[in-house]
Amino acid sequence: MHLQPDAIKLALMEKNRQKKAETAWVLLLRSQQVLIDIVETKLKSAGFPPLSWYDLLLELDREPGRGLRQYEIGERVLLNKHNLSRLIDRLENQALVQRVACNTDGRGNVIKITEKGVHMRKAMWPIYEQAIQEVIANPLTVKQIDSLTDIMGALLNRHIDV
Amino acid sequence: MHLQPDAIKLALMEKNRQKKAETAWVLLLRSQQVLIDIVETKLKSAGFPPLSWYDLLLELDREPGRGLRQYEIGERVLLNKHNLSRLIDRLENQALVQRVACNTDGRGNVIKITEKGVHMRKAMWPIYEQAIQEVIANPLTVKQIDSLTDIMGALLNRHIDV
DNA sequence: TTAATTTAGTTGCACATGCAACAACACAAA
DNA sequence: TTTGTGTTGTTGCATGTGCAACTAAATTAA
Repeated sequence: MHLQPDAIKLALMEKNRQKKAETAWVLLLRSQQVLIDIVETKLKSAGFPPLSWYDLLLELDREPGRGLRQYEIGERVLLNKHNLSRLIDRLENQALVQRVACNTDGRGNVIKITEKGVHMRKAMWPIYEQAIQEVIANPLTVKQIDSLTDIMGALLNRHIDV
Repeated sequence: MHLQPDAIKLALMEKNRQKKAETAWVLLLRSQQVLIDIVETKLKSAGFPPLSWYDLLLELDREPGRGLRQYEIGERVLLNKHNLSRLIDRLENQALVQRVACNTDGRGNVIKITEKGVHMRKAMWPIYEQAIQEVIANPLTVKQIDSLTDIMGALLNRHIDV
């Protein structure tokens, strides 16, 4: 079997591309572990609950009076219903959110953020904001930050079908 | 209080930089969830153990006869000792690794990969490789891949003190 | 209408993870 | 030597997460 020079060249380029992708993947894995861990640690040592709680509170805070159905939250927070159900349990135990029976669908309930929940989110934000500054804003140039956004967008678009 | 124009401009730039960092952070968080989930799912549906097992096997496979102390593995895999201890339990239960008493340090043991472990890693690789291709190599240009590597390196260097 | 199917959410069980306490050893100082 | 201190690794307990089975209500079809 005899490959044309162009075909050989192309094959080599593809192999090289894959090699580079593997390097990038390993670094991506590691940095995600490290950065998330840093942020979680900062929240915890300030006496706050974990990131997942903030995520949930933020989504609810964006829908002032209305609240959100559980499945709506699930779509935004990328959490499957089993875990979401129990995450809400925890927040409800702390009176940060409230389950209200849904009057248009007898199966479900509407989740609403409480006053306490609003305060909690507000209180967490400065710590969270500072953590983001430390892990993203400080180590990177503006150009790199923009580039990171682009790349993550490209990675996500491929796999999120809305 | 009167700010000089340059000072104002600088403050605005910094605020903008932070805003961009926050956007990038959210996307990074999401992509972590989505991409890892895709890779894990691919491994699982091919009947293989999770990524963390692969990581461990890979590190051990790189030290042919010698094996590694647990704390050495911990440094490379970014896993705290508690969890590492139990991860090794699981792999040992499957006869993929083996704990051998360390003859230079009575406290510890040396972890060695078994033949079965070597085979397992080899068997997992094609699936893993293909998954990386799908989540990184395919959606990105070579330029983007290089850029991703750079950025992740910059993020990590900041926080890993070796 | 009744019956079959889908969807929303919860629960039981198994497993994974973080934290703190612990046992066993190494190392250094007195 | 003994004593104290740090290191390596394990274990108990509480919490978090994935999977499958389940309830109950909505939806569709007959």
